[in-house]
Amino acid sequence: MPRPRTPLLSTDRIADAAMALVDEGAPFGVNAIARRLGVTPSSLYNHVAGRDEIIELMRGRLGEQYMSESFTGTWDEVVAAMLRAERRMYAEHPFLIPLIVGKTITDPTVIASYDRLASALADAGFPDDDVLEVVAIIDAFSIGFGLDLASPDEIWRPETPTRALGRLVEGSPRGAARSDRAFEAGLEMLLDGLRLRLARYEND
Amino acid sequence: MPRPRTPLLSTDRIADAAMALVDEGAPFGVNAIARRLGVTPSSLYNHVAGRDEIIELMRGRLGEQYMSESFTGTWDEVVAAMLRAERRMYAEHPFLIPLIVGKTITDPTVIASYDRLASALADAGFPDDDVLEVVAIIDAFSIGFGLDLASPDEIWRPETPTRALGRLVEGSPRGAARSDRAFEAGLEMLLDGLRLRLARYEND
DNA sequence: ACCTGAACACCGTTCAAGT
DNA sequence: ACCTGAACACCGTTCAAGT
Repeated sequence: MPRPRTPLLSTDRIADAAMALVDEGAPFGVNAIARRLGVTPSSLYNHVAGRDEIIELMRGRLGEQYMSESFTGTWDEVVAAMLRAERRMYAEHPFLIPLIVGKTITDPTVIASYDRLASALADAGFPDDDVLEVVAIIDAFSIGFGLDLASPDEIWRPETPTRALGRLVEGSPRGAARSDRAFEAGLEMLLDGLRLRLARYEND
Repeated sequence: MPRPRTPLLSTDRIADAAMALVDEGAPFGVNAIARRLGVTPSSLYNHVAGRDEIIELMRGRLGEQYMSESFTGTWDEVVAAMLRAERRMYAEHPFLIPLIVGKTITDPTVIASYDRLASALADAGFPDDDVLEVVAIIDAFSIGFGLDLASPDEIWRPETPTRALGRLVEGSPRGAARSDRAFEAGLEMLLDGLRLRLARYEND
């Protein structure tokens, strides 16, 4: 069945299938995507350059879904709103996180949201030389807590006795509940720290 | 050359080759390790259970190298020292980070260091119910900044004009230098936040 | 006990051939 | 323009055979 009149594939349909795979936690790959679409792996290469482009496609799609609002208010409200939006994104699509870490960001929507973050910080009074450092801090924060969501239910498996860890692991809430509390607590610390930092600039 | 009198392999030699591969930033895998050791991939399975065990072997080895000291002092000094040690570990072996994220920790040395962290926090007065939440925050922090080290030199590649991001990316220090400054700034925020949190408990 | 070599079920990607 | 099928160079893992 070569060359059907109406195309079987499109970047959109490929992104759909990829997201479905990722959201199921199924092994991600171009072969699996092709299977799901009832198509040969090589067919995909008529629409995308390869595996990495499919991943970037997903990043872009989620960027549009979660990061497209305007995020108005004071700079710290903007930071908080963006981080919470990103957090929701990661929480609802945790298996995407390991796929995107360490990959250069090119998607325009996602670039735009980093641009708004950088602009908000610059406008707030963070000096140019420091803005990217602060963005890096915010990003490390976000990725770190994102990976906490993607991590297995069992983070530690002590095979030797421990003084405190084993006991605490028993009696503690697991998974999303604990991670959410940690995120909110961490967010508060981060914002406090950033406000303090900004105040120091103004006293110089 | 089957069954040599003196074994060609051992878990140690396998871990050595694996670390060498990782430190070069070369693609990591059992095939590559076997090639480097001048041996057949299947030979490795006489000594390790598979790829994941090799990764855990590396985690353990680095744990012994970087996390084995006693880390004495006040609780916040302990936290700072452990985070800086972990930071050095990640900085000197950045390509390991993507391999270990999201994998359950079983290595006794690494478990022990988390145990000491949890104990230090509990002894300092963090209530049992909150200790693991704080550990999660510290871990998110550490992993987040670790991945910052592992990330490509070019984090963003804007293909459309930006208001601030493009300009800042031009004039900003890249790589380890910026990441180190961000780490230290973030560490300060984290410790301030934790101290504040502890103080709040004591006022209740 | 420890290594080889063949085999298996996968990957991602390229490319000629078909309409 | 868009899909197939064969091919390529890889993976990780298993297992019988050899000493």
